[in-house]
Amino acid sequence: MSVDFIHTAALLKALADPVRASIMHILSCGEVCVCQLHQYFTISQPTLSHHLSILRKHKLITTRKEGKWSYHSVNATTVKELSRLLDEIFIPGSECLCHTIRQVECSLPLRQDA
Amino acid sequence: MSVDFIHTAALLKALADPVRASIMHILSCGEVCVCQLHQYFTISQPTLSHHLSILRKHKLITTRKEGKWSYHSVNATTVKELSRLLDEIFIPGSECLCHTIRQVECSLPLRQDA
DNA sequence: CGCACACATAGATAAACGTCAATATGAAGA
DNA sequence: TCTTCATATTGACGTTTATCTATGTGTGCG
Repeated sequence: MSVDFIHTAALLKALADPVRASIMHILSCGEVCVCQLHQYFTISQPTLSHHLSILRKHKLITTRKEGKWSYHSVNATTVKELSRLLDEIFIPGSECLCHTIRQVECSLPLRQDA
Repeated sequence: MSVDFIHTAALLKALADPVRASIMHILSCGEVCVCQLHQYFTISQPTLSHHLSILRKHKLITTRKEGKWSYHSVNATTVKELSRLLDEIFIPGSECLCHTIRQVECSLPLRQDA
């Protein structure tokens, strides 16, 4: 059970950190190199690198290397997928799990008015 | 820094769990009582109760008690706020942090084409 | 009252996470 | 080649998280 949302939860978790959410926000206007991100945050360089690697692992960002520098930018495809996954959670549909759930007997009938 | 996204990250983290995402999905069609949720998942009753309390703490759900039973439903206000917070991350705007970031000197000029 | 049921709370535990200092890698310049 | 700079990797450490068992709380029923 709850298998369907493992991927959704993993992607959300990748974003569910103040530093990583900030990074995504900063990158939303275009690519930025690590050294500039580093100067903005108060965290150490390895910590920032770690956060970037998590975002990269979940394909939320892509990295372009140019000489010594690394430029990071938002991966729009994954961002769109995230949006779709959120709709999957919140927008009720015919395939919703609730239909199975509601057939299970509880001791009281469920109200349908909510 | 990155203070602005602390609340956003906390709300995302509340949702960033397979069980909790599933609960939100099931609740999206209307209120359901705990005993029915419990029969769906393979986790223990205290664990489910714990997940529900996290969702409640972050106002993602509301609880209505009726006799011995607890009925849970989605708090649409918070879901809308979550959507707004995600837009705040991903939709570039004039107040974006990147404008401050980009003024910091890196050793190379930044490209604006990404 | 006394018991059973639905759910919450407390406490313990193992795994995951965020962070840092130290070190490695790899590219550019002297 | 040697050094410096930008970034990644490693390894350690304290905190948080998800889970369980055991227990508490409150409701309804006989």
